[in-house]
Amino acid sequence: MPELPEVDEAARRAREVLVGREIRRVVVLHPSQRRSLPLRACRQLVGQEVEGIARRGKYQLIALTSGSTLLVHFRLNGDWVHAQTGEELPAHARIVLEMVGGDSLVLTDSRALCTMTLHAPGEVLLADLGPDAIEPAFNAEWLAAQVEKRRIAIKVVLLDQRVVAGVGNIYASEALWEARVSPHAVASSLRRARLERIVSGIRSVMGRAMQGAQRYYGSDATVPAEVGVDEPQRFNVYDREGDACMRCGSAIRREVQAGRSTYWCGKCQR
DNA sequence: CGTATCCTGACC
DNA sequence: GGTCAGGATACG
Repeated sequence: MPELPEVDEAARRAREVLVGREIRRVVVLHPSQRRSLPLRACRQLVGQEVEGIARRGKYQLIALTSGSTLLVHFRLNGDWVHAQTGEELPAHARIVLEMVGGDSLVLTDSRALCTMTLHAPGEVLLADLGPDAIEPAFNAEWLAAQVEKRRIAIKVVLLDQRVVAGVGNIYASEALWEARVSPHAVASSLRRARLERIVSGIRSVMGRAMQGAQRYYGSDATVPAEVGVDEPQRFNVYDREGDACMRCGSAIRREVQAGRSTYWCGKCQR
């Protein structure tokens, strides 16, 4: 599940392929992807050069020389794959950005729910998006102001991209475990000390997932063969219903909040 | 505020 | 062969 750390890493790979290069052709392979990227937009993309790629939350903003922006969201399963000239397209290839030179950056997405939209120069994008989860602007002061009037569960608040950009369902559970705060705690009732812990929890969870070198943690965790285990220890609570809490040994619980699975330890998260 | 919707792979 | 997850958005 691409959240901020995974999107950041993907944007880095996309940068290496696209920046300074000209788009030769755009091919949409799945009909549902045309909703966000119609033929008209594909035509406008041809001949444009990529100036740079920025990330805000889980969005990637591909800046083009014309001043327009290609806005990409991976949703649940999106990823970039660099396909060489003449090479067979990867599984679940949905949109192909073919560059002058012949190689392509391919959007892969098994569920075809990704969005890729083209925006005119000067158009204000993502105006409602909150501060990035890993930026200093996301801090306890900001969070306190956001939770003030919200009498809903803190976990649901953390998934609101207007409050903090880049936190998804997995890392919201993980961060609250780190902070020892119950996902069911009413947001407006949380006081400063606990908000500080939540902010730290989000930062540390995101930070750990972003360290690409040794991924023992994160939604795309891999373990080097020499470690000698089959499965990486991915998460502390997520997807661990019934397993022992890594901190206190109590059984991890699961419940659905706002339509999404929440995992937590009922003993050490209050 | 909650719920349906998009979509398909993974699971029973 | 049916159910379900899940981010963002559109609804009631």
